[in-house]
Amino acid sequence: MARPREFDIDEALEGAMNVFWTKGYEGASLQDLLDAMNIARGSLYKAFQDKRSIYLAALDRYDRTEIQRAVDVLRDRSVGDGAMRVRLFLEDARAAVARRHDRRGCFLCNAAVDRAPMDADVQAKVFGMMKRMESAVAAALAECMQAAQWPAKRRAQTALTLTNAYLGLRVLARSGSPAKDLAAVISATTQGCGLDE
Amino acid sequence: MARPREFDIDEALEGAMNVFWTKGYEGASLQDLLDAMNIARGSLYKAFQDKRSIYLAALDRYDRTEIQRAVDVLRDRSVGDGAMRVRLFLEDARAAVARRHDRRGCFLCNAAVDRAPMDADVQAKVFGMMKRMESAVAAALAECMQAAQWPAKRRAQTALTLTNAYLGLRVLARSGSPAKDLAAVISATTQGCGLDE
DNA sequence: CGCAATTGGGACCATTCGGTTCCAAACTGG
DNA sequence: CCAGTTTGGAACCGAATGGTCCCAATTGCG
Repeated sequence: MARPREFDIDEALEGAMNVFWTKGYEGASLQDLLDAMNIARGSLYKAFQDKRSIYLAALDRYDRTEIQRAVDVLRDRSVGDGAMRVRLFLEDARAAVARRHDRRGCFLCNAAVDRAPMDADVQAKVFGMMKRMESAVAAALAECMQAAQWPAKRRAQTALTLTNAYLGLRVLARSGSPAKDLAAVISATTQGCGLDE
Repeated sequence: MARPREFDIDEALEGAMNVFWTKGYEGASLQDLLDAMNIARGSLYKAFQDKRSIYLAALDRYDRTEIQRAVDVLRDRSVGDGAMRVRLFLEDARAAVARRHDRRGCFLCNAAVDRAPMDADVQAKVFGMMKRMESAVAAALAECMQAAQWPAKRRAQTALTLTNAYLGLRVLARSGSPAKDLAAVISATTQGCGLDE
């Protein structure tokens, strides 16, 4: 019917996600977003409503891409047994730091700290993602040499502990802890959970 | 020599700390700070230099008060054995939520996420506080029925795991997790670390 | 081809931001 | 009691904020 959009909306969203991921909500100015999205003010406010809804869309995108990747690893039997998959899941936080000094941390975790307290929609999305991760960890534990024979309750508790540890790791990463410190936390955590024997 | 200050500087700092604690750095406007500190713009810029240095001073105050309190509990033999003190240390995160729906989380942890990545001074303070907490946890473990006889390395690892779990807990609290979820994480963590037998 | 629609982008908006300046009022030391 | 200094507070600052509007350019449809 009319002139088609010139930019890829998901590509633009990826740019926005990276800005929010790095700078947080308040720290990201409209100008920052426009630069990263490579579009003009007018186009932005036609494709989205306002800054907040871009943020929400960026969170959704993070869910669809990054969180989904983590969940996939945790559920992928071809990767190894459950313990291996959990280790890999945590390892990802360390690898991001080691690879490229990536100090963005986890967007989910950042959002939990800087927006969830004052935005119910953000909180709901954050909860959803956390629950999804926790379920995936639990699923991995159920397919793990050591944990498979534990009572269900202990597995559930361990899934909770591991998900919680993941959050802590991402906070450490964002605050600038070196990769080796993260490695220490990871091995301490998996050993503590009895996943290394 | 001259007219004395009319406001208590530490009292004002307490107000500023609460604002930053709740809203984060970028989320706290000068006006928010002035309201909470009950002083005028001019007075503020005479007592401090700028917004950033108020934030740094607020972080220091958090260290001197809240962190110190946590460290004191962890080191206070009259509270109970090490395991008990660690449990109380984690329990504090849950209690804050249960008591008054306090969703501020931990200022240290918030700062780690929202300022440490872009401010080296904040990062240094954050690291310092984390290390202090970790040492205190380690000290508690050394005076704990179960952990005292562990090899030193395992105790160090456990201290790391517990400090990391604390960060995760505070993220959960700030994101709005109910107190009972926090309780589940706490008991799962202490049990996982072998502190409950 | 030409109409209708929708784009991208610049101009523009009020508001708020962090920060400075100025000055009468208030206090202290001599 | 007065000289000298520092206060608190209002007025003011330019810059940047998030958001709107308008219009030429571009496209699909009839």
